[in-house]
Amino acid sequence: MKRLQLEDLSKQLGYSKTLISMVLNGKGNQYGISKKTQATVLDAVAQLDYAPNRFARALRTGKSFFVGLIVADIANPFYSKIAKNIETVLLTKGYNLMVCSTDENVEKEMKLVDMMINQQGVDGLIIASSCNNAEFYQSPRFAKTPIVFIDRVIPLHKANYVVIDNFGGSAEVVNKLIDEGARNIACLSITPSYISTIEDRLNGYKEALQKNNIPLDKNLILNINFENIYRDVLNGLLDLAAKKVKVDAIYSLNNHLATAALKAIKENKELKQLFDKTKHACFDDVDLFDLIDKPVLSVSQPIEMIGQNASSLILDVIDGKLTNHSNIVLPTNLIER
Amino acid sequence: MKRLQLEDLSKQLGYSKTLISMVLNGKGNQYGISKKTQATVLDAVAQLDYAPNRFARALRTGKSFFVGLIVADIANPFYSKIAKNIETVLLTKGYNLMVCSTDENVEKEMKLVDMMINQQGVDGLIIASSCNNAEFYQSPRFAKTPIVFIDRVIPLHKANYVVIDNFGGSAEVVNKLIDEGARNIACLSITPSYISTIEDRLNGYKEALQKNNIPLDKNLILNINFENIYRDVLNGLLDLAAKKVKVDAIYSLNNHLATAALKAIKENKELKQLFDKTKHACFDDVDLFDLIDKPVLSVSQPIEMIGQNASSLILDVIDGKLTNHSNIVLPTNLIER
DNA sequence: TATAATATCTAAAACCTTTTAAATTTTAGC
DNA sequence: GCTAAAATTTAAAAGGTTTTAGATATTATA
Repeated sequence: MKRLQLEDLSKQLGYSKTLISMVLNGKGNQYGISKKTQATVLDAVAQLDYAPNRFARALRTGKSFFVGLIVADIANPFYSKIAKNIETVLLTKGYNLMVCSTDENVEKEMKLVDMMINQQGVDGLIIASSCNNAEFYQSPRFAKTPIVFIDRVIPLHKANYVVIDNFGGSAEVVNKLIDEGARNIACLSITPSYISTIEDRLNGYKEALQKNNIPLDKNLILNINFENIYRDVLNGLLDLAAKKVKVDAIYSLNNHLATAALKAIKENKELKQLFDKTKHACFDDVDLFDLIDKPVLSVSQPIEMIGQNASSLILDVIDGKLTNHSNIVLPTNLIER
Repeated sequence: MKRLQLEDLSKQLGYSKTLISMVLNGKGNQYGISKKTQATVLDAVAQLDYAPNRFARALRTGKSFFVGLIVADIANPFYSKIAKNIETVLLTKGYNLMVCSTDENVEKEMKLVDMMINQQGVDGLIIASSCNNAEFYQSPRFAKTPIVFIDRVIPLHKANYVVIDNFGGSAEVVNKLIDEGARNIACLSITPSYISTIEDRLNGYKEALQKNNIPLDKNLILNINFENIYRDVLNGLLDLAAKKVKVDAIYSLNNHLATAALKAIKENKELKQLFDKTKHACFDDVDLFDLIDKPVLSVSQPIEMIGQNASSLILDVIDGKLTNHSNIVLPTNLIER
């Protein structure tokens, strides 16, 4: 059974391919096709389940109706939730989503961007970039394709962003810890730390300390390598214990760090004894915090809104509805337990 | 800066578009292009970063190099992990992944399948179907496009499957509970239960009881609506409590049910008192089980392998390497804590 | 050296739309 | 009833690749 095409419709209906195409694309009035003819065509086509060839159309119009999404890891729930929301918005507008993961590998990111824009012809790209230099994105090769950066900021002024207030949210949660009496707040950070979210959260931490006249103790900041989170967190905490550094709260800059810390403290006897009463705070809120015995103070991110805003924004840019670059900063929400 | 195309290369190199196209597609030898010419072309093109127009190529060849993935919810970590693995395999073969979620809505699923195959022209489709009737997939409209069903079986004999052994894994975990002395095992199931995974797990539960000569007590099977899991689980457990049904283990047929049960028992005083010593088992293993105080007996699914097998399989089918349908059943793994 | 066979290479068609420019039909004006 | 203007409709081009069928150049044969 061969696929139906315009030619077949034309023969069956007795109208030219041109006319049928115009009507199907909703341009009947614009081109002065009589109402009666339009109705005839639409009625007939409705019964034949004709669908235009996407590639022929894309070739002719230069529009693919694809939007690309590039993130560090689509298996990370944070990003997969964003993907879900993007997908939902796109689908209502007839667009489809093409997904790729970079594994935090900058080389791979650049390859993927190049592939999506120059080979696969997406109409727009949404990306949580792991890139620390902006030059790449300023290449004239990418100038024509709309890009929206999400989650992470890169040092590029003229760009569209949808991010959350990492600095503010972080300062807020640390302030809260201090209000509750904590003064020696260990901070679990992550490398590579040039990723803007982590950098901003760390700065928020420092800001809150300063505001409360608490001197910054560098011993309290642990830099965890993202490839060996559990091992590094365990060792880091054991190290603090060995140095007899006083700690009355542990603030993790993301959920992976927090779960690693909780697990380490649960499984290691020495840590369990030492940090049993220690408060926990985490930037990012995950379901499991409701299920464990320790109350975790957390910062919840408006994940859904990132996806919704990013997809609406990219569609607006694609449709040329935006003249200036748009920078959206979403607020976080403190969750007490 | 206009995009480079075959015409430009032809002018610059002094060879025809035909020849260049042949060489770039690795068909130089096949068409008897001299080694020397091939080298010249490849060298020159390497410096010009030419990339063929995907749509022109797809239009001409009928191959899109897209594979579609349809799941209930891409934000569900189970499916997003599968997606990640599929994506990785596809990328090495020059394919891209197009993702859509059905939200367990059969209507939506059918629309998406139709869209992907008839409009968007994917070369193959991987799908975790929520569909309970096979007729739809037997439509001749889909006959040309390779389909691989994952996770869930639909009543369709001639089809490619990559699933896990839900029946066996379920029987195994229930057997283990019984070995440990449990006899009154509550089973948290989910509706719609026509989804094959749930059905098979429930049958595994029944099988294990029968094998151990434990009569099936229908009071112990709670059917939870998937749209209100927490509320239904809470009420279900309270109901058991009210009826004074004896329960010495709670077996959840998926991770959502298990977390809901754990949360309900943690937050509700009556349940907490009653089910404090109750054992927990769950089909599906999630990280949080390592972080809570109760030891959960769980069945881990080889999620990565589902993605890897499904993507390798779909590529084989696309390439015509397979003559028969392939049915892959992956084993589960019991995790004790 | 002329012809046949072989090795290289290329022009043109095909894939299926959308859009431009032009043709045809209808209506209006005298 | 004839011409001009307006209302509909259509033929043909364009988009950029791959592939078929054929052309040209080269080598071998007589």
